Amino acid sequence: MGRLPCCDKMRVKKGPWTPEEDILLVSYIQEHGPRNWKSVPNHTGLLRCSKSCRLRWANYLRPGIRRGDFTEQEEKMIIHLQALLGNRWAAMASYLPQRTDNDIKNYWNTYLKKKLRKLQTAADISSPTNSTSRDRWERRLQADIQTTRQALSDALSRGKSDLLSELKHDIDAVKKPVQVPVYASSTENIARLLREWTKKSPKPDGRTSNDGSSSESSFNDGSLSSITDALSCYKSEIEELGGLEPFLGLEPCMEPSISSEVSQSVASGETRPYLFQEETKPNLGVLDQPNVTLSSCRKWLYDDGADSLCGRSDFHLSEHLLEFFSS
DNA sequence: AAAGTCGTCAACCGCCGTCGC
DNA sequence: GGCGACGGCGGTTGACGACTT
Repeated sequence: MGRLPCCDKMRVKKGPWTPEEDILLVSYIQEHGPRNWKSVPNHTGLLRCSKSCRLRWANYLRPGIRRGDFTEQEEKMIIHLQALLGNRWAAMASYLPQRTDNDIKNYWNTYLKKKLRKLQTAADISSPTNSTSRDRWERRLQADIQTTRQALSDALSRGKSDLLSELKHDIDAVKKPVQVPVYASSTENIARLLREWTKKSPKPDGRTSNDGSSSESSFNDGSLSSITDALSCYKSEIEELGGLEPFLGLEPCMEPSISSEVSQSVASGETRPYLFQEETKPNLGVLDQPNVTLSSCRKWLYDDGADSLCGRSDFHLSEHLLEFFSS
C-alpha cells in the first residue's frame, strides 16, 4: 500500500490557479516566508494541497523567475548539464537561477531533445563514411570528463586545512552579497498576472487562456530604470567588499528584483525585515566537503555561458562533481 | 469552416530522503 | 529502530492554442 495522500482529496481544488489564489498565496508567503507548506492551505483558506501551493510558488510566483525564450547560452548550458547530470532537473536549475526545474525539464523534453536528435541525424547523413556523431559526441564527452577529473584531482591534492580556511572565507564572502530581496518582485508577478487576467476573458470554469509568451513584461515598465540603478549600486558595493571574482571567477549574478534599499542594508550589515531576507536553497553538505578550486571544471561546464551564472552555483557544482566522480 | 494532429507547459502523481517523535 | 509527516524531485498527464489537412 502506498502512503496516505498529503491532503484531503475531497476538499482539494485542482487545475489552474486563479489570480485571486495567487494573491492569497503570495500575501501569506510575504508575511510568513516560504516554509511550513502544510499550514498554508489552513491559514490562507486556499482549497489547495500543500504540495500544490509549494509548486505554484516555486514554479510561477517566486520572484526572479525568467519566463519565455531560452537564450543560446542557456541552451548550451542545459545541453552540457544534461550530459553531466542526466535528468536531474533540480540540480540543473541551480546553475540557471532564473529558470525553474520544471521549465528546464519542459524545454528539454519538448524542444532540445528533438533538436539534438535532428542535428545528429543531419550529421550522420552528411558524413556517413566517418564515425557517427554519437561516437564523436561520446569521445568528446570522455575527453571532457577526463579534463574535469584531472582538475578535480589537482584541486583535491591541496592541503585540507588550507581548503577549510579558504572555504570559511568563501562562505562569508558569498553569503553577504548574495543576500538579495526575494519578495520585492512578487508584486510585479501579481501585477503581471492581473494584467494577463484582464487582458484575457476568463472562462466559466475559471481557466484562462495562455499564449505562453505573456510573462516577459515584468520589467518593461517604469521600474526598469530603478532596478538598473539598484544593480549598479549593488555592484559597486560588491566591489567595495572585495568582489566575488577571486572566489568565483565569474561575474556575480544579479537578481532582477534587487532594490537600492536592500543594497544599502547589505552594505551597512543591518538586519532586515523578513520581506527582504534571502531565500536560497541550503548549501547542504558544503561544510562536509572541500570546496575545491574548480576553474578548469568551471570553464568546461560553463563554456560560453558564464555570464548568466550566479556565483553561489560553485557550491552546487563542487557537490555534484564530487558526487559524480565518487560514484 | 471543420476536424484532426501536434506542441507547449502548468499542474498532478507517486516515490524517496530527511527529520522529529 | 520504527513510524509518520513533510518537502523535494522526476515522470507524466491533460488542457489548450496553433497548425495542418
